[in-house]
Amino acid sequence: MLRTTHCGALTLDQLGEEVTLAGWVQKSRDKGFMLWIDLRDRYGITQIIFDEERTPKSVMEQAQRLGREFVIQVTGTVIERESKNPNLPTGEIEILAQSLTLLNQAKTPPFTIENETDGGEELRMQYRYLDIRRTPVRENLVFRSKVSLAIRNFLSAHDFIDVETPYLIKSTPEGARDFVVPSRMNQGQFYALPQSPQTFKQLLMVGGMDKYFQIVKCFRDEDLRADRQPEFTQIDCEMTFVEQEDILQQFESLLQHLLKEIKRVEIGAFPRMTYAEAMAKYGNDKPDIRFGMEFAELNDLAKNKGFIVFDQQELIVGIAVPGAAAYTRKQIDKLIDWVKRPQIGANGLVWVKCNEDGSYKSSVDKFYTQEDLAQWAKASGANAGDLILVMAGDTHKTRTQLSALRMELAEQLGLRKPEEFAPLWVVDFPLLEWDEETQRYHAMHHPFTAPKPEQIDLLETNPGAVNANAYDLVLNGNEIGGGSIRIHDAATQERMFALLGFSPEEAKTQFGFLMEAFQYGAPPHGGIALGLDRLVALLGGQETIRDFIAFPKNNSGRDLMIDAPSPIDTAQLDELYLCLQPKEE
RNA sequence: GGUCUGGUAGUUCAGCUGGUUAGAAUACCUGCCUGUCACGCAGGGGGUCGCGGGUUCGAGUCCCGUCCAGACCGCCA
Repeated sequence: MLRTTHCGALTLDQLGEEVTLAGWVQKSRDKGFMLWIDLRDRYGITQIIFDEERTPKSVMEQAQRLGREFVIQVTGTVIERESKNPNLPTGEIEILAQSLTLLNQAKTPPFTIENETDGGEELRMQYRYLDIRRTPVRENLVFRSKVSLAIRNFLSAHDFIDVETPYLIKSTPEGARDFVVPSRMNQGQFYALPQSPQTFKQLLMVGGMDKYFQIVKCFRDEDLRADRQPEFTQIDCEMTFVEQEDILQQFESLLQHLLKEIKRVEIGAFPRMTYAEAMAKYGNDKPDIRFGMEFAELNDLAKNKGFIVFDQQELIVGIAVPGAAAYTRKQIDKLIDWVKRPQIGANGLVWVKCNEDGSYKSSVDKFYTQEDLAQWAKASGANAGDLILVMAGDTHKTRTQLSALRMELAEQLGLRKPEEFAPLWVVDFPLLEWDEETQRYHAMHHPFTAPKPEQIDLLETNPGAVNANAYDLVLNGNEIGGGSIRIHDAATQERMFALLGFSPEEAKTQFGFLMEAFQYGAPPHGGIALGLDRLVALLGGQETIRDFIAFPKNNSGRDLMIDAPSPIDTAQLDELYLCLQPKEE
């Protein structure tokens, strides 16, 4: 061993002991007669002291030449500090150095290895191994390990079996774009990396595994966001002989367990909301319910009062912003500009100030009486001092726009408190979604999702009206999981594929193995997949998943550290029967 | 595919309406300093202003193109 203990361990209890520590030079403070080094390892920081009277001269001189991030081994005696540092767990002691070994030198790092680094994101990703030396990043990874272990322990204790499924599988046209891997041994053919182990876990249920889980990488070749990576980790689960209620119960208790174990927060039964209700009340299928500002539909109260802009609209909907009646004209104009940006795309915003004296001042005073506005206030739950903001237009679009505004305001008003946790289930998702572009239905969840049994006959007559036994687990405005009861008979699965525009041949080519399996006594089953990266980030009080991934990719899907993706040489291309051609315009 | 924002010292940034030798902080180097812990003090080195073109007597600054980065929309069953 190169050390007898680590840098976070020593206190006054070890006074007088001779110890050997190894670590990185965080910082040195040279006062000439005396020199201190903050020695850092994963466990903490311990101050080493070199002193012209008590340290051998050669050791002192050697210490004076040490730079930041040099790797050293120090042997010395634990002594009590003359001036203590209460901010450090080891702040009462220091090590009086007797000998020093330089284990490795270091170039000056491109950014400071401190809690508040001066490094920008790009640089930190390029030198991720240096970023990981920083306490906040290291703690995030330790935190992730802790959450992951708690999940494994919980699921194992509930009889779930961890089964690995293959990464080299088959590309399918449904859903996200696949990452594709050429096969050398099978000329002109390709594997795809799994977007999820969906079909495999269903086959495990056919295979009688009963309860399966896997903490597994999934891959999707789509554009990225702050909370989206091309490869990400799912807690993938499936259960046999269950109904929707069983799965909700099981995974509600998992999240309750995690919140209790990790965050010491006890949360009772999670609220449940249908998809339709979530859309009507929050304009969003993953509502953040830590704060109010619920939607109030004002069609009956706002139409036919002479304000022509509203009369033609499909939906008029408002929210009450707490305490915002004091907003200046300038602040309100800024909000109006915000919703008019192309990203939101609203035409405008009507506002009503609910004054403290019970009167109302609005941008539409010409058209509405004080009584009208009082009705709006009542409908939206606005109190004196609140500001009502109203948008109108096409139902779906307007709800989406107002939802974006609601989230932005909550952010501005500090209502999205990171240490407050508000989970809920969103249930009864529509089975299908109409896609304007391709002029056909596609599965809202995935094509293996079971329709509500009582609606199954609507599949051919009114497919858009069919709901699914599908559910999302939502935490603080983020979808952290989703699942469904699956189809387990070949006939229904065939009907589903037909509805999605697969010819029987295509269905057979793509998913023949599944249809085949369903003919050999497939049991009723269902499951869920939780996004581990997002869950860990949220439990850690953040929304950026990159800080909880050891080696993340940037916005364009690049790993800046190893510089991937990268070209491959022609020999390698030849071996794979690949030929690159410039794209024709 | 689209919208927006940014790219200036190792790093994080400032640089106004185009005008002398492009600045600050920090990091780095040298010296000093009898208890530092964001140590302090004095001095020093450090720049293809992303790249290409244009306008102009003159461009870090204005225009066009391009590359890179970030946020968002589309997309993400």
